[in-house]
Amino acid sequence: MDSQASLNPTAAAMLGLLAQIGPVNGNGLSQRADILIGEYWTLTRSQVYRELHALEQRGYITAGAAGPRASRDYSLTPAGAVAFREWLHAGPAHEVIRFPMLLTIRFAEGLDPTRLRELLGEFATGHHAKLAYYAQLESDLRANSEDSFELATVRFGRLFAQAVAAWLPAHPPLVPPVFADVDTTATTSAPALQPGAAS
Amino acid sequence: MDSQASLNPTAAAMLGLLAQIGPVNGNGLSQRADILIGEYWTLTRSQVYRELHALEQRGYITAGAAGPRASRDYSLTPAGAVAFREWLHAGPAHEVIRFPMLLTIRFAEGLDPTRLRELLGEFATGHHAKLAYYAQLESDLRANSEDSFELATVRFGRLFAQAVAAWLPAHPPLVPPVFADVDTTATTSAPALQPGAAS
DNA sequence: CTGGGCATGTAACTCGTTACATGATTAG
DNA sequence: CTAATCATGTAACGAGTTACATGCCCAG
Repeated sequence: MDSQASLNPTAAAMLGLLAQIGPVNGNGLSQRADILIGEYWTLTRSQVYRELHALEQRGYITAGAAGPRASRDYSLTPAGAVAFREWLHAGPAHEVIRFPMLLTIRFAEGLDPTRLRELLGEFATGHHAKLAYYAQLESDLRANSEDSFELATVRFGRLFAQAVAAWLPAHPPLVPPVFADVDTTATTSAPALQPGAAS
Repeated sequence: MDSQASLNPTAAAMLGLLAQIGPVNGNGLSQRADILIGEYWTLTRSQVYRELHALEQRGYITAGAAGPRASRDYSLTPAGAVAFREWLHAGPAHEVIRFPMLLTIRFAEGLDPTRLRELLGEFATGHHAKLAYYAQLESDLRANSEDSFELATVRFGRLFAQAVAAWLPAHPPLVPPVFADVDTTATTSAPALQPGAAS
């Protein structure tokens, strides 16, 4: 009937995960999603439940018997697998970029400079932690390397975090001195980002 | 009454823009937003209208007389300026990161390799164009440099695009040969325009 | 056997998108 | 003067978030 409408990325991600991790209930799926794709695709528990219902109605997944609570383990149907492969083949949707930090910077003219430094400091701290995390994850993956696609996504995360780290200290008037000389290529491995035309 | 609830980033951006570009109607604000902050914050026309109404009710903006059509030019009130400054001071919201391309990559195991190369090729083309655009914009800004905060946001965009460009060719099995040796630091020159998108 | 926390699911609301309606403006 | 197109705004829907409800399970 209305099985026409194509998948949204969130639903597709859920199908992809179900394909890889087998029968699981809503809560479990949500947790696994956080771990497995959370770095580039957020997914709240409520969304998961809603999509599970929708996907079941479309026949893309089926639920087993009820477990404790009203919980049920879902698994992919053949139709679901087809729909998922179609989504994959169609290619990724357009990027939607939203960096709240950049909004703040853009209007920072109206912001007390001290406060601005504080905010940038917090941001920098968080980002250096994230960078370290990615670098670690990446070298772990390289060691046990089984999934080269997962590695590609982690590499992306690391490079992105590195770009942010390179951005932070290089805008002198904005940056708190304590961060101004942090080694941005830090964190174990990580070849330096090419400096490009940066100044 | 409920003027307590604090601003969301979209509403705040609109106040910030109104402060800088003075009285303007919904359509005009939408267009200016695309140009001024569109690189890191998207905003559809419909959102603009809804938020304008909401902001007016909260007393953060006022509308002048009706112009052609039901259009009215809005401007910031003192209360609006205060609310905006509070939002600025509170600091940016948490990042929400969503890269559809990485979802596709993550599950690309189930994707025909030829198709994967095609998709990556399109993506690469779009990104190199974007990189060139940022680089151009950045050097223009440096020349006429008046707003150092705007420059900071553009620099961020350029570094980010550069990181993506660095990521693309370095995952050999994924990348189409024709892009494998593109100079990723090339900023001023760029391949054709047009991000050929599929959704 | 009880009460506090956690696992699981639901409901209600806000935000974002898509599709539409209609008054102005201009080309011919 | 009419029709095509643009400018401006609205309505309806889909996706994302926040707050809540309640059964399960374990410490004491």
